[in-house]
Amino acid sequence: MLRLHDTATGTVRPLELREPGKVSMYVCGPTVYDVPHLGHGRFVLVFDVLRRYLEWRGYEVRYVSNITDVDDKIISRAQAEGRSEAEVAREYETVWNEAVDALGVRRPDADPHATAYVGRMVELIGQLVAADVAYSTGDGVYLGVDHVDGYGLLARQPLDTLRSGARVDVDEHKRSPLDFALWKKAKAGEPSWDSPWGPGRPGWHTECVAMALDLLGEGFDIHGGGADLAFPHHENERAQALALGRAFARHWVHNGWVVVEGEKMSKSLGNFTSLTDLLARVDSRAYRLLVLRAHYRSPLEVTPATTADATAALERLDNLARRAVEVGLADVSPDAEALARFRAAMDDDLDTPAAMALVFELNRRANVALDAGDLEGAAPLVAALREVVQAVGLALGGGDDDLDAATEALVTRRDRARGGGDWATADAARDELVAKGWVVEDTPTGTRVRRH
RNA sequence: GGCGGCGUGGCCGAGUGGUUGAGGCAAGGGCCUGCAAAGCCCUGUACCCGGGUUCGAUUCCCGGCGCCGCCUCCA
Repeated sequence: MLRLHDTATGTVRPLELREPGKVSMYVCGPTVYDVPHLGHGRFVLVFDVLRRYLEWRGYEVRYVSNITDVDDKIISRAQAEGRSEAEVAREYETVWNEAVDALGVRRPDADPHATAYVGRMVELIGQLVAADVAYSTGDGVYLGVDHVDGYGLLARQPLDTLRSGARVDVDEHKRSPLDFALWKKAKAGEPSWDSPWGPGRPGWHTECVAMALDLLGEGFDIHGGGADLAFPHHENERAQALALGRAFARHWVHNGWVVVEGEKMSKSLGNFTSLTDLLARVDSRAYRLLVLRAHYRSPLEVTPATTADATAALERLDNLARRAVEVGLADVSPDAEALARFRAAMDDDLDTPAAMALVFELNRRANVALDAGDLEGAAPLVAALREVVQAVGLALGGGDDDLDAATEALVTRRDRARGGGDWATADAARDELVAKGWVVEDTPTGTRVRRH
């Protein structure tokens, strides 16, 4: 039985599915107004891992993640840069997809765009107005949270203790500071759509409701996102569905921050690294491994030191994978006990740190077996290791790097010299290879070089 | 002000009412190697502070201190 933390109850509880064997997940995607940073990278990895693990576990998963392509920040960027909102959104959506692809994150089964859902949102807002839980003002349509029983569940705090204006100025148009915009009436020069309340655009909290109910249906299984989305964003989604009498997410899953020197990575603090920059200098698999080594709800330090650490750890795994190929390790069924331990760890609220500890234990044991020439002993361990890392989306190296002619020549020179016991020439060739950035290893079949 | 979380070896990061603190990185010693690399073995007197509960607390409770996050559109 898979157990997951549920923000709505604040506990780890069994995942109770709407339909046996099938999991429907909705994960809040990006607002495409700027480049993604490491925090975005973490959340896509966390939910990619959850998705892959569920599939490994035999569930049929439907994964939906939206693209918010109309929003205040997109508008202000477009105005500042003198181009259209659509152009800005398109540009950053492309950047987003490239970065996520580079991370080895699978694309969602559906990636609905806000602009394509305006009609459905207008319809939904109309129902809320008709139900008398929403009201129209001079600048928009708002949902009155007083009309929603149990509002504040995901805030995990009594409503009357929420401090209005703690972070954002209170809007004087609203009846209650907690009310939120369903529809924003257009100001001059802003993109807009027609509605019964005049031209405007939808508020952020409505798109996910319309999309999730449309693509996954009522009472879908998992709704996920970064921890800061729990309140108010997810709460406000929930409120809309509730007000319409429609069942919403059964399970709320939120991941922890990427932090830098203990502080949340964010644009406002200016302490962020873009995903693209990270991937230019760090193996994307190392970032995945770094994310996997911490529990998904814990804060995670991402610094040059921790990414280098993960890179070195990953190299250990790649080395074994390469070694297994070299010795022609048989493709056998994976060690059953190892798989059982993996499953037990992951079933316990996605305990990827324990799973990674297991991976490194298998790595060591397989190396020990190979050192002893015990191929039969190593094979099931390597098979289990491969299956486990694959289940969390980590591909291991194992192939050879392509060598250019000059490198080939140095390798040949070293092998000849070693064959003749000419250590000085052999060492000189090695020094040259190392200087060119190769790791040089002697094997029974001769010199092998590889990149770090 | 309210609510929530955290404080573990040089670093990252798990975990537990009790003889031996996951795992990784880094560091030191060793084996292997022509020398290396890779791999393996060994090496770490940790749990913010003060009370309390307990035979026994890093782990539970209370109180501090420090840090972090959320409190209306931030992953």
